[in-house]
Amino acid sequence: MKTEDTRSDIMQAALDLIVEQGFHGAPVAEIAEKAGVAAGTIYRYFVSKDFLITELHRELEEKIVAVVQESYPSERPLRERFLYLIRELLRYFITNPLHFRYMEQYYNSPYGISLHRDRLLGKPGNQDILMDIFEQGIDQQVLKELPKAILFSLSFGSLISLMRDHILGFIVLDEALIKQTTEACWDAIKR
Amino acid sequence: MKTEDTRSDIMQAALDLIVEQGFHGAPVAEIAEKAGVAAGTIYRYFVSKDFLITELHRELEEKIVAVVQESYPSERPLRERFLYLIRELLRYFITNPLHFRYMEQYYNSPYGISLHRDRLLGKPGNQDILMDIFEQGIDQQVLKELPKAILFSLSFGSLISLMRDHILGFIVLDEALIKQTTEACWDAIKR
Amino acid sequence: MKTEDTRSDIMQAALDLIVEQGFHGAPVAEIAEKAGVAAGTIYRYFVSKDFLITELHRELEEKIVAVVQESYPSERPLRERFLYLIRELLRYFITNPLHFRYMEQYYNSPYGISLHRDRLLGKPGNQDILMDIFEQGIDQQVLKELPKAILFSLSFGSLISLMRDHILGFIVLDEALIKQTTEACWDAIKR
Amino acid sequence: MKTEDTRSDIMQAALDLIVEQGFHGAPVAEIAEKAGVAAGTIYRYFVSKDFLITELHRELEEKIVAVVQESYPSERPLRERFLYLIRELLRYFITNPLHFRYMEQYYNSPYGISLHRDRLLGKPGNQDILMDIFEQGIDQQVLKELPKAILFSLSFGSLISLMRDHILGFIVLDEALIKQTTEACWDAIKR
DNA sequence: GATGAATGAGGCTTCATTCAT
DNA sequence: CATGAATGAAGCCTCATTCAT
Repeated sequence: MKTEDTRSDIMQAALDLIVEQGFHGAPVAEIAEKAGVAAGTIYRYFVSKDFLITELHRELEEKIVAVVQESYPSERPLRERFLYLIRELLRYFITNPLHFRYMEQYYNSPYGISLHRDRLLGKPGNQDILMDIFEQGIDQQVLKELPKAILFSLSFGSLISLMRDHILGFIVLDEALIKQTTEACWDAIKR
Repeated sequence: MKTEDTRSDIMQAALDLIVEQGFHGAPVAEIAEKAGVAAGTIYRYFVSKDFLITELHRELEEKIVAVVQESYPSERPLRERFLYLIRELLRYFITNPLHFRYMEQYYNSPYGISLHRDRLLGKPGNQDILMDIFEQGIDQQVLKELPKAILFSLSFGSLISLMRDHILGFIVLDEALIKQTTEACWDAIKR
Repeated sequence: MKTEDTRSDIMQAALDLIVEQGFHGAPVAEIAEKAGVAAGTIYRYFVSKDFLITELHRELEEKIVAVVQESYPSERPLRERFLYLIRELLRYFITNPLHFRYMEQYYNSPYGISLHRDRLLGKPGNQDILMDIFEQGIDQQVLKELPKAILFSLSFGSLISLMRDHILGFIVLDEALIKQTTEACWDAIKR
Repeated sequence: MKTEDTRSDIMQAALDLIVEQGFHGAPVAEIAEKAGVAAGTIYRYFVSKDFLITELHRELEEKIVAVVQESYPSERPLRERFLYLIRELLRYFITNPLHFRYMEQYYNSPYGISLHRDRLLGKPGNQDILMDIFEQGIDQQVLKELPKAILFSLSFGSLISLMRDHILGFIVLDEALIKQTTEACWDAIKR
């Protein structure tokens, strides 16, 4: 497990353990052991366990946002852009299920409580992308005339639930299903 | 706070505290204080804190299921039954936000991990009601031809997200919006 | 060691250990062991180790002040009152050497830093008594015309040093010596 | 801060930090940083932190003793010699307040416990000078007929207390006051 | 039945010291 | 010689649980 980058080792170990056992079930000592370092070493990289947890969330989010924004078809029609966003998110999480499960835990914990709305695509960048889509969609009378927050829930709420089920093995999201489900998300918000 | 039913007092205190501060932030001593009993007393009603937490979940679920099943229009058309289910759930949680928040916490914790699928309407009874709707809907070519688990996520995932936003105050679900959103949920799954 | 009063046991154990080994040399675990209780028990009586230390100081000071003020001859001449104060303090500390050593440690530590001047007789009550003596003494041209803080150091600085030497066994302050030394303290400040 | 003499840099950094924050508040890492060296480097000059602390005390004492002994008027009358000693000490500490505060901390700590009597002027050299004064003073019936240790406390105890108050800013010892206070010290011991 | 003082395992964190580079 | 990342013992504190009253 011990690689060259101690900091990454620690974060990976924390990710694994927290996903598996929750924040409580991941004592610093165990994270350290899994990372192949001494407990004290963790404190050379993170001022506290809380900071490690927060940092882990921040970096994951960064990565996700970057992936989703990359090659975002900003010039294409609304529907296409919306489907792109949802599809890429699904793909990202299918590829990185631990990331999904970590984010879920984070938001449903005292840590994430202060984050409220900035969920998932909440980073200003994405938020804007998404809200732009909703705004334009309402303007163009393509989407239902509902508050944007509701449009968000209608589409992304489904996505999150789908991801959870996929990860838990209740369903297997292959490319065909991804296509169908993302379109179903669209159906929920389109006029 | 001290009423005649000590057991209920304890559960209510636990509910309040856990919703407010999470499982970590609800030491047995504090629950006891809030319930107006001594810490030791809790152990006369619940063998352990874990059991109290699990029990609280179980009873809440029971209550929710009972409410939703009551006057369920089993003889009415599919769409109507579906809308009824979602609407009643939304109403229940809007009336009892603590219950919603507790359930959410529970599922996103080591306690709920083993529960996986049986979320929300997961109790056999409801599960069946819901799955019946999906099954018939597919048969009658009213619903999209997708695995039932996916239909579940598409509709109920939205609902959960809506509830969270309502509770956090991002949106206010009045009767008009409830109508529109439940119908949007239907849009997501209908063919 | 275990008596009826757990709180007192803890304070006594802390006093003994801290006097013997300093604040560093008195881990909570050891204090607990010496007091005949579990480590956690200490936290039922004191919110933190720091609080225990501060509280110990506060109570000792209270006791000392009470003893010294009792039967203080407020109607007698200045010199007599001054000698009374110093003599009683010496007697108190000779009888309770641990108290003296604890106070010394306390003042020479981050804990006591904020206390600065309110040393030893610094409690408002005593402070006033002492300062009254100095003030009247200067007025009546009985004492040297120096700032009161200096008169304080000239007399009480000696006293503290004497106490330390007595406790360390370099000298033995019997009644005869107490009389002579308190008078020497007076000589230092009298005109 | 980095000068040519690494060893001195370390001692100076330790002095500053310990005076400011106490022994606890001066981790080796911080001393190293302040000295402009790596933590490990300190161990090339001092076998342990304890040794550094002890050494710092030793060297300060050496310096103080040297200063006080220099131009000591060994041929002048008793009173003059005594006043010289006290005055020079006061001046030294007024000029080097950090040294005073370090010594105070040192003596009131487990480190200094074993040093007992050899306080301040305790180095054999000074000790002798001082004790000579006391001895001769008693012989010549100039000083009170008290144990030498008591004469020491009566005069030097005041001095220490004065220094502390000066450093804490309660009083300002200018030359005039130094003269008066040293004479008051003499009053305390003179017959 | 109820109480709440006591317990002590276990969690987070600090920091003097070592040692490979 | 110097570095500073790594170590891990040891410290403080929390809290679920027990049990004598």
